[in-house]
Amino acid sequence: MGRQPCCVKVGLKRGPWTADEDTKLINFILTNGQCCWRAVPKLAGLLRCGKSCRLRWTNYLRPDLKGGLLSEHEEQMVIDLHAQLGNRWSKIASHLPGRTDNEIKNHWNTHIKKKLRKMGIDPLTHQPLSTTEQQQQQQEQVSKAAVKTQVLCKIKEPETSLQSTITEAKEEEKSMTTSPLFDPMEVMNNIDGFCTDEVPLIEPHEILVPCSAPSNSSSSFSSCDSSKFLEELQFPDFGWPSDYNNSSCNNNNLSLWDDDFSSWDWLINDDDGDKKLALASLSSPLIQCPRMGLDQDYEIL
DNA sequence: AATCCGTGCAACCGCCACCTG
DNA sequence: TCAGGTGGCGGTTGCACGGAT
Repeated sequence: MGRQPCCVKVGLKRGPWTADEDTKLINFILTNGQCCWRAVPKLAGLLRCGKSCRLRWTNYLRPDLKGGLLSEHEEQMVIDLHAQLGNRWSKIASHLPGRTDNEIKNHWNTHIKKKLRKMGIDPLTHQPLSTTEQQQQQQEQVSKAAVKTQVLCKIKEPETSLQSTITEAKEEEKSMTTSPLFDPMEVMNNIDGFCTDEVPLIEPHEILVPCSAPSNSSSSFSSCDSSKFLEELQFPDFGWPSDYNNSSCNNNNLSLWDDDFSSWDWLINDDDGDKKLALASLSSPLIQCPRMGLDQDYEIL
């Protein structure tokens, strides 16, 4: 007897998510938390399978996602981790806060692979591409020792510089992973010179303003208009990541850390890319945002 | 202006591991 | 121990978009 599919597919919607569906899912998750994905669509009033809901949430709607392109440092981490772990994208993603396995996988396939090939590195083996050619040459031209020596000399150079780069990244990674507790803020401090010491205090009104429900909650924003919808939904000033359905945009205005809704912290970047941080805790009252489905308030730390 | 083509990414599919009864 | 259910993971696909012709 074959396994039952994860969902009854008849009558279920597929394809791109609409803003309306996103709203339902967000509200449901924020209200009820993540549990039993199979039941989520039914309870949230969605004609989707649970798997689809989980993917949409983890890859796109989760507020702690960074969005935008991977930084140089993140790319290097991905390359290094891929060298160690292979295509275990979820493991790789676990080392990069705010990034999803899908995001990293896509970035690897579309950017990093090409980049490495351009650099003469085999993305699969992380060895110089010319090494393979060299081996073939060695097999085919055993007798041409003199020529081979010349080839080896040419190949050795890039390999050395590459390996030193990888070694540096590995050292960096080691120092991060060997710390007893993985601290996302520590990572952020290491990324692009970002330092929490530079974080200005932000007044509550600068982060969140009292939210009112969108005038037309049933209005159906297209997938591409989701950012507008979310701006209206919660964050008139800062909004969700402005690339909320447009990953080519790098202006990340807001992201959250920690899947635990009871302790989410807000991380805010400004438009010029300089990371500025403001942390808010859900634990003490200052600002309300009922549209988030959280009747809790925020305090600027 | 129309068409073609390459690229990037969201979403889907199928498999696997783990859990539970 | 085993079968079924569920969540998670990695590979793949299909579509939207932008640039080239």
